[in-house]
Amino acid sequence: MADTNDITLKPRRAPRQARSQATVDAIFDATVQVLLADGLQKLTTIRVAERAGASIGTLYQYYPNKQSLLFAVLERHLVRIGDTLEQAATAVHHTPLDVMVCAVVDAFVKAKTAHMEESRALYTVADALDSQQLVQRVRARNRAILSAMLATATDVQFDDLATATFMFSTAMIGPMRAVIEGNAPSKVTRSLRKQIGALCLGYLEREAQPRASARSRTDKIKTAA
Amino acid sequence: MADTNDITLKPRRAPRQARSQATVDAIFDATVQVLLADGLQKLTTIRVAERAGASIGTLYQYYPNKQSLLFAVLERHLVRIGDTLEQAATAVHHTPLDVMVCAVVDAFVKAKTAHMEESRALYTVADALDSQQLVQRVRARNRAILSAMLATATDVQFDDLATATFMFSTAMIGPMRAVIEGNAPSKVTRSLRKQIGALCLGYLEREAQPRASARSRTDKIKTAA
Amino acid sequence: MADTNDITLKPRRAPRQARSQATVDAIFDATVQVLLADGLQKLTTIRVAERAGASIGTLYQYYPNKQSLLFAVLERHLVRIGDTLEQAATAVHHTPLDVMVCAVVDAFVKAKTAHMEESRALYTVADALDSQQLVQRVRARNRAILSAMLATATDVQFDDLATATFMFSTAMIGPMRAVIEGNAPSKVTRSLRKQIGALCLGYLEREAQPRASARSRTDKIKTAA
Amino acid sequence: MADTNDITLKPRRAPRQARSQATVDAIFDATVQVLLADGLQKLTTIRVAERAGASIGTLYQYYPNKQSLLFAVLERHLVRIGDTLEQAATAVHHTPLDVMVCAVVDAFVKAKTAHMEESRALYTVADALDSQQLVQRVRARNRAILSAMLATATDVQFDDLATATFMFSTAMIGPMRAVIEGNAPSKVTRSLRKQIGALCLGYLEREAQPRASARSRTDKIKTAA
DNA sequence: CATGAATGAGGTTTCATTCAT
DNA sequence: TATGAATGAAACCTCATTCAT
Repeated sequence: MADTNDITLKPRRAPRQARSQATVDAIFDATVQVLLADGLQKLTTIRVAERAGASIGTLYQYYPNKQSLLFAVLERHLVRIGDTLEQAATAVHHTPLDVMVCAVVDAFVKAKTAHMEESRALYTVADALDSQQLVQRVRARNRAILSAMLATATDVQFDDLATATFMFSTAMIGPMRAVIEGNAPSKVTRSLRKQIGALCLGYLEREAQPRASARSRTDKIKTAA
Repeated sequence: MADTNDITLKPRRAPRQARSQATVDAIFDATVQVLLADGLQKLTTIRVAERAGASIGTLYQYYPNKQSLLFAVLERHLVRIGDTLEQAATAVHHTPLDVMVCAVVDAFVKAKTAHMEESRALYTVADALDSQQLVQRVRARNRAILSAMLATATDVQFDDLATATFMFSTAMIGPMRAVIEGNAPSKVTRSLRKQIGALCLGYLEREAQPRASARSRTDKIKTAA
Repeated sequence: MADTNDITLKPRRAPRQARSQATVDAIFDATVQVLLADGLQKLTTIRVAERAGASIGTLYQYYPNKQSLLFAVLERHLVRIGDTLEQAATAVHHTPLDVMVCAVVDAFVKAKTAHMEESRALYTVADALDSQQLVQRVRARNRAILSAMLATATDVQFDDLATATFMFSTAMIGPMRAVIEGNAPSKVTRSLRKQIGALCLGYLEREAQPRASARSRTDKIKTAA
Repeated sequence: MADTNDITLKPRRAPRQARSQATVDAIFDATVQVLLADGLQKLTTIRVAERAGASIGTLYQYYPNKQSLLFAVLERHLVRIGDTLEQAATAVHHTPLDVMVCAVVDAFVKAKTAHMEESRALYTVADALDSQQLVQRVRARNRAILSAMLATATDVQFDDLATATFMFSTAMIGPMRAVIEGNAPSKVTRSLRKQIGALCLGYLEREAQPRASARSRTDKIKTAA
C-alpha cells in the first residue's frame, strides 16, 4: 500500500448497471468482514475480493487502491455515528442541559455499542490510514452539532462554548473507546451510559453559567436569599 | 511482520557487556527516531539499523523480530507514563479529592505533553501491534495506582471504587488524545490541564460520598446549620 | 498483449455499413491520438475506446487485439510515406540524377516533417510490435520505387543498383530520424532538405557511371579532350 | 514498469564485498541475455533474476527497478560504441579527410557488427525507456569527438562544422541500423564499410572547402595548370 | 451489433529474516 | 559477535480480453 499522499481515496466508478452496484456492495461488505475476522494486518485485497466472491480485477474497478477501500468503510462508520448524533442532538434543542447530555450520550453509546466490533476494527484503520483529514472533518461536524445544541440549553449558557463542546465530545470518547478495546471491568460496561452521562454532566454543569432569562431552581434560591 | 501469536516479543538477550548495552540502546533510540521522523509505515528494520549505526544482523541479535522492537518502545513509553502517575499519586495519598485530581491530571498531561510526538506515534504502534496484553497490563496498573490513591481521600469515599477509577483514568485520555492527534482548537490545548481537571473532578465529586470520619468543610457547614 | 506469433494482425471484419466504417475510423484515429498524447506505454485498449467514444466491446469487434490496432496505424503511416515517395519518384523518371534526388528527398522530408509527432510515436510502435515483416515489406517497396526511378536516370547508371538504392534510402533515414527524435541542432533542422540532398547526391554521384547513350556534360568534355 | 519520471535509474548500491560484485555482474549479463533470447516484451525481472541465478530480492538490492536495469545495459552499450569511436577518431587527428572517414566508419561498423544482436535488442530498449537524456548525452559526446577530429583535417575545413558533424554521424547510423534490423540485401552487408565510407566521404567532400595552408594534390594540379 | 462488467494471469516491488563469512 | 548479501513469500495493481445481457 503506497503512501497516502497523492492517492485518490474516492471510489473509482459510479456503476451504472444494477449488477455492478451489487458487486460494489459485496466488496464493501467483504472489507468489513475481513477486517472483523482477520484484522487489518491480514486484510489483503485478494482476501477481500475472494470473500466478496469477485475477482481481484473487479475490486480494482471500483476502488482504485486498498486505501480507498478502507477509507470507504471508515467513512461510512463515522458518518453513521455522526448522523445518529445529529438526530439525537437536534431532537433535544431547547431543553435543559441534563436532558441534552442524557440524549446525546445515549445515542452515542448506543451507536458505538451496536457496531462495537466494527468500531474496534476501525480504530486500527483510522490511524493506519492517514485519515487525519476525514477524522477531523467528521469531528468538526460532530462538534458543530453539539455546539448548536448546547447553545439552546434552556437553563444554562457557556462562556467558552467551543471548549465546552470539545471537552464534551472527547469526554465521551475516552471511556467508550476503553470499553470497546476491552479494557474495562465488565461492571462498567453495563452502566456505561449512566457513567458517561455523569462524566459529561459533571463537567458541563461546572462550566456553565445559569441563564438569566430562564431561572433555574438554584437561581430562585439565590434570589430568595 | 509475521503473526503476533506464537512470537517472542521479549528482547532476545540481556546483554552483559557494556558495549552490547550501548548497541541495544542505540537500536532502541533509532526505533523511536525513525518512528517520529518517518512514521510506522516507513519504519523498516534496515532503516532502524542504519540509523542506529549497526547492521541488521546486529539488530536481530538483540531483538528477535520487528515486533519486539516496537513492543519495547511502546512499553517504555507506557511504563514511563505509569511511573509518573505513580509518583504523583503516591505523593498525594491522604489528601482531599481536589488535591488528588489536580496532582494526577497535572502529572498526566505534563508527561504526555512532554513526549507528545512520541505519544502520537505510539498510538499507531499500539494499534498495529496486537498489544492488547501490554496495554491492558499497564492500564490495570494505572488503575491500581489511582484506586489506591482515591481510597485514601480525606474528604470522600466511593461506593464503587473500581468504576470511579476506570472513569477517572479514561476521562483523562479522551481529551488528551484528541489534542495529541491535533483535533483540538488551540485554545483548548493551552488550558488543557484545567479543563481535564474540571472534567475529572466534576465526575468524581458527583459520584463520591462524603466521608463520615473525616469531616470536610461542607460537612462542617451542614452540621453547623 | 500476447505473443506476436500466431496472432492475427489484420482487422477482424471489413465493415459493410457506413456506420461501422465510421466506428472503425474513430477507433483508428483515437489510437493515433492516444499514441501522440500519452505515448505507447500508456496506450491501453480502454483508453483508446474511450477516446473513440466507443466501448471496448466494440473495439474488439473490429480489431481482434491490441497489436492489430497498432499495426494498422503503423501500416497507414508507412504506406503514406511510401505513396508520397512513389508519386515523387514517378514524376521524375527519365531525368538527371540530381533532379531525382532533389525530388525524392524533398518528398520524403516533407512527408516526415508533416507528420513528425506521428513519426516519432510510431518509431516506438515499430520496435514494440514485432513488425519486422511489415517494415521489411514497406522498405522493399520503397526500394523498388527508388530502383525503378534510378534506372531511368538520363545521365548516369549504376553497376550495383540494389546497393545504391539501399544506401540511398537508408541515408535519408539516418539524419531524418535524428531530427525527429530531437537529437539535432536546430540549425540543421532548417536546412535538412539541402543537407540530406547533398548526402544522397554525394554518394550516388560517386557510385554512378556516366551513361554512354545520353552524354552528359562531363562526357562531352572528356570526348572533346 | 512505472512511469519514467521521478524514478531513479542509477544502480542502487555500490557493493562492497567481492561476492556482490559478482552478483551485480551476473544480473547485468542476465539482462542482456534475456533481452537477446526473448526480447524486451518478455523481459521480466523474475526471468532476469532466474537467469542470473539470483533471487528477485537480490536483483532489487542492486537495481532499484526494472528500468535501471535496462538503462545500465543501454548505457554500457552506448558508451562502448562511443569509446571505440573516440579511440579511432583520436588516432587520425591531423590526417586528410578520407583517412579520417575511413577510420571512423571502420571503427563504427566494426563495433556495431561485433555486438550486432545486442545492438538490435537495444534499439528496442532505447525507446521503450524514456532514455532521451542518455541518448542525447551520448550523441552529443560522439559529435564532439567527430567535430574535434574534423577540425584537424589537413586537407579541408568546414564552414559549418556542426552541421557537417551531425550529418556525418547520422549518415553512418541510417544504413547501419537497417542492416542490424535485417532489412538489407546480404550483398550490402558485406560491403557495408565501403558503402558507408562512400556515403560519408561523398557528403563531406562536397561540403568541405580546401584548406589553403596545406595544399592537396588537386591544388597542385590546379596551380600547375 | 453494442455494451461494459468481470476476469485473472502476470508483472513489479518490498521487507522481515537468515546465515555464511 | 558483527556483518550484510541473499532470500522469497507475499503484497499491490494493471490491462488485454471475454461474454452475458
